[in-house]
Amino acid sequence: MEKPHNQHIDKIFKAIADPTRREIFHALVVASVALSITQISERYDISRQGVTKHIKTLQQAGLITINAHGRERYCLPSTKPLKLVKDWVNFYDKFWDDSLSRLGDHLDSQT
Amino acid sequence: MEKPHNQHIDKIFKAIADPTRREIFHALVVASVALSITQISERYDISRQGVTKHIKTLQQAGLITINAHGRERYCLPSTKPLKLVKDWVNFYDKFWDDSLSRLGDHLDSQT
DNA sequence: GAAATATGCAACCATTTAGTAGCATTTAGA
DNA sequence: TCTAAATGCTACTAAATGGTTGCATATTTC
Repeated sequence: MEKPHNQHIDKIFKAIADPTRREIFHALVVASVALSITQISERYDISRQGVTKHIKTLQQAGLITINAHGRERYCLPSTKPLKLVKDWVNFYDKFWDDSLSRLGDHLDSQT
Repeated sequence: MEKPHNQHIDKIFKAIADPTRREIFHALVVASVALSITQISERYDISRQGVTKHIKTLQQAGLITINAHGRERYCLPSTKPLKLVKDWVNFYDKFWDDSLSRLGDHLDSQT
């Protein structure tokens, strides 16, 4: 029913929906130094422009910030937006499967 | 790099990436009884077939199971797959933003 | 200053996606 | 039994997505 849904969380969920983006984000987090776009693209089979697009999506979700340094642009990850994902998931802790399956108890046949 | 990535978690992340699907899942979880596909579609502006597609995506992610009862098919949510999302998010607890921002400390200029 | 490097931007392409409508099938009910 | 309801299946469409290439621009470096 048309909840005025959160713009930001949509972008976060979208950003982490792609496995390549999750990989890039992961690589940035565990890296010991900031990585430039070229350095990131060297790690994957996709082109530099492909990486740039993913970076942009991650940036829009707030999952990375860009640190320009001369002609290079270093990507710094931010785990802060993941708090919203965590909150979203944690909401469902109250509903464990055993209780949910009782929702169908008034039905007799199953498939 | 070609990590042999987890098929299941990809489907889960994809399923929860869409705001409408998150709404449907949410509605199913908080509902006091199991809902049929028609009952679900009545709650949204999209068509029954549109809902059916979303249901299928959620089902493939393991986030709902179908409980057939006569000509009706009741949808039961399952929060179990969310454990994988939770684990994914929790991994990043070790990396708080304050520490991550130091990754760029060797750079002098910023934007 | 010239060449090489890092990047952005724009156009393009194939596939997927979210949504639709039409029709067939199964089940419930009068 | 005839009809209405719940659903599946099969196109179909428009838009988004993930990817590409080519070219322009800015910055280093020699």
